[in-house]
Amino acid sequence: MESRIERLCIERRLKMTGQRRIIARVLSEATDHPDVEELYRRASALDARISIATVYRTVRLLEEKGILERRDFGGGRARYEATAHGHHYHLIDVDSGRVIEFADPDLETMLHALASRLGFDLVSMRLELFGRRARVRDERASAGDAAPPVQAPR
Amino acid sequence: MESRIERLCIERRLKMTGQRRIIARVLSEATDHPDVEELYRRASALDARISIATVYRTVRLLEEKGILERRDFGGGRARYEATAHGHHYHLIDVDSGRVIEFADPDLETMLHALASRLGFDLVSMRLELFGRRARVRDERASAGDAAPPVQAPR
DNA sequence: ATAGGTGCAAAGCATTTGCCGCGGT
DNA sequence: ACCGCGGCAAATGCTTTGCACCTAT
Repeated sequence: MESRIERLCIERRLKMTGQRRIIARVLSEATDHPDVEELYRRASALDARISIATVYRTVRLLEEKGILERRDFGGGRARYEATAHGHHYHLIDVDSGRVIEFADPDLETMLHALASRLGFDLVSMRLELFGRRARVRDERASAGDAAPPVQAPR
Repeated sequence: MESRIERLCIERRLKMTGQRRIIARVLSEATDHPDVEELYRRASALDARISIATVYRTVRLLEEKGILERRDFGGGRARYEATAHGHHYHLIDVDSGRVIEFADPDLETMLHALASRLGFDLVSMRLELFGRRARVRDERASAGDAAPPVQAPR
């Protein structure tokens, strides 16, 4: 009954209002990386008396509390996902906008080594790969991550 | 007399106005990663009759032409640098805001391999490391392959 | 009871754009 | 001469905030 994220909120003693409960549920059920407007849409479908300002405020709060992570895949809007247990990275399909998650311990190691070679302790990083499906056999991308195609940085 | 970037503009047959010449010069002389406001400040110092809208338009044009690259180091404003010959990445010192550039062919290789393992051709990527100066014990005096052009804190 | 949350609309920021006179080529 | 450019201010698009009311604890 209680969503995973609601539980996390309670642990951190956040006041659980109706709106937050809804938003927590939407977030808990998301398997993609929705932006605020999309979260607002989904939350509104469950309970119409939520304003987008509240979504912004909630998402910000949860990020500060470490429950959510903000992503920037280009396109000017922040996108969110629940903090995962393992580190992972994102590859964005530039044609479909779809986001593929992947982990790679070797990469992790390499980046830490790299930073330390430069005289730094790695605090955090931002890594996004932009790719195009390698020629396989015509395969239509069906809206995995409801997002328009993305323009990759040069 | 003619700045490096002005030359590139001429090669691409861009109309060289007084404003563009100034902006091209500012960009040619920059060794850091200025944002638009900073570019505007520097350009204004050379010639006061430049508007910030022109800086935005020019920077955008030059990016489309492949002469400039847009970066996002967080903080909400885009930052720019002249397109370099070799690929390089950025490490941001979280305490000072300083940006350290570095190259790493192994990393390059690894990322391409990674994408292709996922079934994608790597089109581009975004990678920024955020680090804190390490408390050193075994100082391998001034990091091996790093190019240390640096920029002022925000 | 009361600290903090919410809705609404207005404000903020970085960036873009419409209009129109001006300046390269 | 022509087409594109630059200045200005207004418009955008995402996000934050001030204010007055409301609600979990």
